Amino acid sequence: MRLLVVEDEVKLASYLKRGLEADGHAVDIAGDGEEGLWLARNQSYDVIVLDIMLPKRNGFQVCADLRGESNWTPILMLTAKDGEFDIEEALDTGADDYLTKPFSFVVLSARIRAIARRGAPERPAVLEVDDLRLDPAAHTVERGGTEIKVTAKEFSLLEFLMRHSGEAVRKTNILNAVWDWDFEGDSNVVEVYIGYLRRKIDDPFDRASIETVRGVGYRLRVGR
Amino acid sequence: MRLLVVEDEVKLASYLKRGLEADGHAVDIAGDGEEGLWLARNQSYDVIVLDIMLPKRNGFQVCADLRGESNWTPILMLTAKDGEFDIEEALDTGADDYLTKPFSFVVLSARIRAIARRGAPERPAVLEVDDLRLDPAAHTVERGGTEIKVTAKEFSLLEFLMRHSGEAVRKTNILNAVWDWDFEGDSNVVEVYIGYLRRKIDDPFDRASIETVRGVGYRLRVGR
DNA sequence: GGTTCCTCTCAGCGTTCTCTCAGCTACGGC
DNA sequence: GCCGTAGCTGAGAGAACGCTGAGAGGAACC
Repeated sequence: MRLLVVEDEVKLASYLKRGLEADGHAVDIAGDGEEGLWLARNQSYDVIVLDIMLPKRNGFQVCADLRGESNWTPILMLTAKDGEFDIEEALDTGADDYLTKPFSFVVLSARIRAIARRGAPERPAVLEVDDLRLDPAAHTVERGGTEIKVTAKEFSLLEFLMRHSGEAVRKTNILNAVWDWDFEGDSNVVEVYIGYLRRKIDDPFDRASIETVRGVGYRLRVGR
Repeated sequence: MRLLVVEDEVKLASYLKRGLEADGHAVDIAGDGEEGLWLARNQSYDVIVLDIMLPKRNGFQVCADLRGESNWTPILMLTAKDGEFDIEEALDTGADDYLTKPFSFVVLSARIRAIARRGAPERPAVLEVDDLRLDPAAHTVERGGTEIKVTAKEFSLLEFLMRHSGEAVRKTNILNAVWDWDFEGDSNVVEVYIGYLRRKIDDPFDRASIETVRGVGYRLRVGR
């Protein structure tokens, strides 16, 4: 998909660009509201990710302008945690969804997919690896038909592994994708959560399971 | 690809230039941050390899400057092991990936290929020599369909041999490519690891195997 | 306000890997 | 056939790596 990210914080902009491109999207970045508005008017995007706090012209104004010009490109707004702005206001000015900073990449990616799908009402593809099924819409995981209860973090982690099944993924990549973008811890937390997931999804048969790739990270092995 | 390497340590810079050119890339070297910034602004590169500790302008500043100017050329940062600097900081300022010194050439080369591929998310090509298969993405090795478990070092060594299959490669070249660039041991490690690999991948049939070229090094012979 | 659940940190432990060393083997020149 | 050197290998030390249990702090829910 073609995405426009309007974000003035260079660190975050670059993080988003990197991740979204790795997901296979074409990403343009605008550093302020006017540049964002100009690009949105002159290019065609599938989704616009729009920060609220922006130089020159804030997110609400950009959003309102576009909707006033009958530009209905889906817009995902980014709001700060200690929301000086009302979240409802984002939706009222015509945004399709919002996300509170800080957020993790897996969550952002899911939201973008979700609002891009609006109007085309199929549910998001269920991820299947072997007899493991993860339904992003229902937020459920099952193995061989029986549901497995997982927490939010475990769910994101498993979703990431399933989207990269068969590949060895580095722990730092997992950290960058699943944890908040400004997460400041060491990667031991990944090991801990891999441990939790294993206890929940591993089974004694030769099915898909999480393998350790020493010195690299982990791989969701496809069983047979 | 066109690569820019910003590195003030002359030994390392020349090592990188030599190796990357042997890989078929065009390499420019900058000795300090300002020169690096100037080249990055005035030339077009596929990837920038950027040391953090630099005279005049450090890697973080160079990276932040470029991102601030909407220059999104993929950047691979080099950080020192005893990280005075936070590694996450490298990614936060807009770097696409980082590598901790000392590193081996095979790893650097793989990372450069990986970040240059962003946006085109296909997996890197599987290497095949005879019935030996090495999958860089999955980090797996198999011979005739059955998986062979190898350690990280063995994997790097085999990858190097397979990328040069049929050629006689010198032990010192192997040492330079697979071991850390400032490795200070004798080349007996290479012999030891060749031994480990042979025990794992050799088979009794007339298939690809590692031959000793006396006085030179080794050759991965292509069987029939 | 209390309880439960979730997330994350930390430290200790066991495993696995890497590398060195020393003695052995075998190749190739004479 | 002998000898010197290059290469091979088994043993073992030390380090790196990954896993886990315990528990603190917070958020969510009643």
